[in-house]
Amino acid sequence: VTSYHHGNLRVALVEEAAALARLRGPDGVVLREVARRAGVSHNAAYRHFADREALLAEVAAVGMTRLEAAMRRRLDEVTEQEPVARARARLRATGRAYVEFALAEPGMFEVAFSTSPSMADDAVPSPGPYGLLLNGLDDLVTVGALARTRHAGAAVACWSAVHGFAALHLRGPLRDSPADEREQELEQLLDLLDTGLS
Amino acid sequence: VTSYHHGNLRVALVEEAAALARLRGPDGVVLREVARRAGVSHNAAYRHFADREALLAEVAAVGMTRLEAAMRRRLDEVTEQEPVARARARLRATGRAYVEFALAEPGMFEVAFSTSPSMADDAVPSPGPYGLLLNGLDDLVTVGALARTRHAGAAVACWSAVHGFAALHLRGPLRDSPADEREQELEQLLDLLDTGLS
DNA sequence: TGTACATCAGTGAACGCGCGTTCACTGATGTAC
DNA sequence: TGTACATCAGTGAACGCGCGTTCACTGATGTAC
Repeated sequence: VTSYHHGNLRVALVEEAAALARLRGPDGVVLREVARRAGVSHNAAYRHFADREALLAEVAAVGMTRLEAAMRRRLDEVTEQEPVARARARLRATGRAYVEFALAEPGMFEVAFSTSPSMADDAVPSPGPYGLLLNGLDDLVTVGALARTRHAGAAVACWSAVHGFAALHLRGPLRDSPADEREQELEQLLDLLDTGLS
Repeated sequence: VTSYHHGNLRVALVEEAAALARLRGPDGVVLREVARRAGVSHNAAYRHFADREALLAEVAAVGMTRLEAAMRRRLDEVTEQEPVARARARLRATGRAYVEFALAEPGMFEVAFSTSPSMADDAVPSPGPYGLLLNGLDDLVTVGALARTRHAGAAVACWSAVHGFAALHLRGPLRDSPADEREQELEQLLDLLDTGLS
């Protein structure tokens, strides 16, 4: 399509912006560059987004969706049948997927959390990554492996642990730790959460 | 001192930069502004620092020192005498101090980790915040409350948990969660680590 | 004690950067009649 | 089916931003003799 009117520019812009996010992180999502890649003048974007911030927010949503998808993929790989073991395995898969996504897609991960909406604003979206974690903990409660009263605290604790692990290894002081060490430490982190919950 | 030569400019620049870091975070440490505040032309700084990055690194070190001091303060408040309970209480104090510092001094905390040296570069500094955590875990081992083999993994796990908690509440999706909720969740996080370790 | 001179620590003007955003515009589209 | 015109989606030039950094310089300091 080489007409004057692009026809699908909004979608194209988000796609190009996401590609940039993936490659270079939040600061890499440069409005002029996005437009360039979409083959359009640098301010055509203003027809579709109020400003750069609005575009970035859209990309953040894409990032969240991809993270969620990665988590779902891992969840589906759990074959364990015994209910308690299954619930625990699924929670573990959730955490592992979170960290692996962050390390495999650092740009996307950072963008997803750079402009991410405050949890206080809109309850739980769609359900999103956090929703999946809550589901996992629900299952643990259902199966009798977690006291209902500890549900909320457990959610924040688990999230903190995997998020921190990702942050320290992504840009933090542990960024140079070798892959095998990292893997071992991730296992131990998940172990600690697992035993800490029961 | 109003002479042509400042006499103590390097120190003054680091102080002003630290003040800016405290107020406005990493991006707030603007070379020209730092010089302005020190009452000096904007490129006098180049006599003392190779570039902005070098100045920022110095400020990051200051931040680490302050974090460490905050942790030590909390450690000294632990009065428990029974060895096992004492070791556990001290570890908990360490974690709590980490999070409280991050939330009380977001700018400093962010700067400290924005340019922080990779752990791989120089073993353990001075001993620094991470060193204090390692000490705490050492004590737990000494006292028989933690298997020596789990020491390394426990360190990364604890650090991840408190770091993630701080990150999520600082700029992340939990940034708007009310103080009392936050406090409860922090307690539960520390509980989880405590039980997870033993 | 004085003087010459190397060295150090500051100054002020200038550059280039690439961006986000705004302005006034023009080409394309679709609907009313 | 044709035409008029409002509306929509794009264009291209321009602005201002404030910075980090470099350049050639000048004022102050201290040491050798």
